[in-house]
Amino acid sequence: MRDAYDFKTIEQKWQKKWLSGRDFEVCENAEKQKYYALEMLPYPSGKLHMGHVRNYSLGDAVARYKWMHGYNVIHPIGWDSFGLPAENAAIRNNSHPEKWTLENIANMKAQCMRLGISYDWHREITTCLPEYYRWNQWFFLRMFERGLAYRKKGTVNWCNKCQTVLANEQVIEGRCWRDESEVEKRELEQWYFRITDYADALLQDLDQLKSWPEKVLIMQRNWIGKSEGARVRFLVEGLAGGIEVFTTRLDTIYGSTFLVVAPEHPAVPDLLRSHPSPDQARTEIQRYRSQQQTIREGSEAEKLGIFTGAWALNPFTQERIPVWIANFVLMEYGTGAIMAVPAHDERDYEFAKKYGLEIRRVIEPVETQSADLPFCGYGRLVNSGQFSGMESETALRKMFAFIREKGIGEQTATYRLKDWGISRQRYWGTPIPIIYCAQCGVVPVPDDQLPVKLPRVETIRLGVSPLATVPEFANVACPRCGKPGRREADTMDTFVDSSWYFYRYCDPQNSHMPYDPDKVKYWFPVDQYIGGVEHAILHLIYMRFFTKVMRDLGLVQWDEPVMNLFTQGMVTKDGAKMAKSKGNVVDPDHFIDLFGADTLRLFILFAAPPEKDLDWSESGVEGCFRFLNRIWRLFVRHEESIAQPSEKIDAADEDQKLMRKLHQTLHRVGNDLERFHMNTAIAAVMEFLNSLYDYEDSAANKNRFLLRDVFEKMALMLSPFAPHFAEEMWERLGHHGNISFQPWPKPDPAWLVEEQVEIVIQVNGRVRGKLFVPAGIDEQGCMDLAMRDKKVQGYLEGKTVRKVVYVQDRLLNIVVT
RNA sequence: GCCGAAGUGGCGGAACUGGCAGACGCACCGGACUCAAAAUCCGGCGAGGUUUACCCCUCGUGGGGGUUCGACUCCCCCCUUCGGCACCA
Repeated sequence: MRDAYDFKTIEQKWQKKWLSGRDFEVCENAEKQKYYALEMLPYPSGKLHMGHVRNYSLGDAVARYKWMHGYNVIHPIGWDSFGLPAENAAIRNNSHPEKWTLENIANMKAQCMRLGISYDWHREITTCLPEYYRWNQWFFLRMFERGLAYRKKGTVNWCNKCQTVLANEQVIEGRCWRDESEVEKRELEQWYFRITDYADALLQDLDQLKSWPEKVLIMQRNWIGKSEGARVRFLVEGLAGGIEVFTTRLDTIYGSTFLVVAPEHPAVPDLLRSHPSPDQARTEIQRYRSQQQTIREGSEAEKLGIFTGAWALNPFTQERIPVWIANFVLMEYGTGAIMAVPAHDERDYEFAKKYGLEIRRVIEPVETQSADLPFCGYGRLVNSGQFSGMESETALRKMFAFIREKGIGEQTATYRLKDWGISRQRYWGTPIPIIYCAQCGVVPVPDDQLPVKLPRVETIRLGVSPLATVPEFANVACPRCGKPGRREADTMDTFVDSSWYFYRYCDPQNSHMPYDPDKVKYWFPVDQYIGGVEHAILHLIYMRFFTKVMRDLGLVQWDEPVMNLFTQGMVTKDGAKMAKSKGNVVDPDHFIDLFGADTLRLFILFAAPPEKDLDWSESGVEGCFRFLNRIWRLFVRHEESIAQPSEKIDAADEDQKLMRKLHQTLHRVGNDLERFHMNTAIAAVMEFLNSLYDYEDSAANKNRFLLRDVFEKMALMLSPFAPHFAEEMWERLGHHGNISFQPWPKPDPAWLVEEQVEIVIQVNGRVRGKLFVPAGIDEQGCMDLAMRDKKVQGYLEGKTVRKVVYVQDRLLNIVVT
């Protein structure tokens, strides 16, 4: 068994070499074209799972492939190490989150090493360390100075299980993104980032992201949710200032027969003054407000409302219309008030029917004859005063002008996107660098006092912000007046950490600045970002926002940080997401022990196209192991005779055939890699190996010169997928130096040209024969050859040829009747 | 409800621009080697029909229609699955 494929020894050997040789550590080099290969930084949850393996195998294939094309590749990794699981684990084990986190990092780092990923370890970052998070605080202060970080009291999403506030992006269908428990609404004073200032920019610049998956662009577009329309003020009897509504259908305003405000609307107390029994009304409204979010939102919920007793004036018709309060109007969207047009809106229609309110048609459909209400499309205006007879499009333009002239409203857009609430009432996060002073108010911590270090809290209790329980931390002198002040006890959302980490990789040890701008300028933008599609909204919108803020602060010169995004599919088990709680987590270590990292990496890339979900099944892993073994056996058989370069030997027919196949394979593998088709790239190498075995069987005399070439190129082709294996072969072929820095083998075009091609002969579109013809033969020549074929003749007998379709080197279709 | 993606052998999947459907791998079946087994190497492997030796024919990419000499691929309708948004005014 001397020559068996000993993956354990091979993999350890090369991992050690790469590390001690600092092979993958890079620095700026103006001479060379840079390439930034980035994978989403992992949360150190304990162990790598198959999703990580997939992510890093993809990233490594890209990085190594680019190296081989001469790029100066930066390929970093780090740890997104603040967050709740660490804190929860610490509470459970009565220990400290830092201990849990750093142990996990050590563990997962060792696993990354065992996978042999080409990371530049000297750029490793750990976001829970003060050297990193001080820059979160620094960015926060810059944003505070610009009014982009602000404090306000408002309705927040509260997760009872996590005992903290969540951002809108972290609430999925009314449930916490982490533990899926129901989210409550609470009134709290919180810190926000003014991401809505960038709503338009975030939307517009999606057009720059040409190589992002369409799916992600659509999801972001939906999330930002721009609707264009107008704000219009309705006068209300006895209410100063009236009520402002937002509508996308100003063209329907003549049909607005009542007004509806949200139960939370600030005008509600005033509106109720003319109500006959205000107490009863208040009880009813309270009922709407306390309806849980998931019940209240959702079109299947019953629409409930009451008449306030107040009357408003439709500014176009000058009619008195009643003002209602109803559960289906949301305070968070638009102005929290709507002009109801029951004839042309389904919700308003349903509501009007239920409460017997007037339904007045003001739009006639142009194309259809249907007279059914509600009619929600655009059409021609009727019963609309001076605007009657116009089509919606024209009417809208004129009506926008009208409200502007009369000073009763303006054309605007409303966004679904809300400001990003970043306060978290938890311990394991970046302290917000703010001090509250009775005299000076909200005072930022001066830059020279950064970082505000996270104090040690021995026992974390839930229900209060843990930092408030540490007197040495909480009690602090006001930096402005020196009198006793109180530190902000909330910490930042962990998504702040991951919003700019890829800048820090460019200059990870800088203690004066978040990074040296020259270094960032060299490496940016990110050329290829790879990660799970689950971040399509959360992380990928926050990170875009951060870059835009940084641009406006003069810290970077571009609008977007990432040029190309690749979203990999999930790795599932029996169709379900792998999770510790489900007990269906598959441990990569097991497979590394059994077959080696190269086999595991090869398999996870081979098993499915990378963008598709992959349901994990071990059958097939062995196939990849067999594949490597098959190469190995053949290689060992010839090793001695090909270990040194030899004289060129004239190529026999078999040799030529193999040579052609080799270059075709090089061509395919290169193409597939460019398109992220790792699975077919690997399949192409497998196919080539089969041809090599055929050669082994058929060739009487093995061509040493050719075989050496073949094994060299196979090693090079395999190196992005199975780098240890490739390195070992490369070395045994007498080469020195990391194989990932060798030039990628380009196919020789001369070998890609076939002399003979097999073309298909069709009669009336059905395959009736195959023919070897000289490549590039013209239609007539091909037709002559085809006519000589007995079978084809049989099909043509007694028929008239109507038409001949000829596709060179592909097929000949004879149409007969 | 709206938007998007996908449906191909027993299984994972191939077929980029319309041109031999099922590459490659798994599983399975047969042969060689072996006392035997494993491993390995060679071969077979969509369904049906006819001969039953090759050959040949028909059907076949969720269902139905269309465009075309020719459709897994393009167009229309429907079904199913997955993902996103959702009383958004």
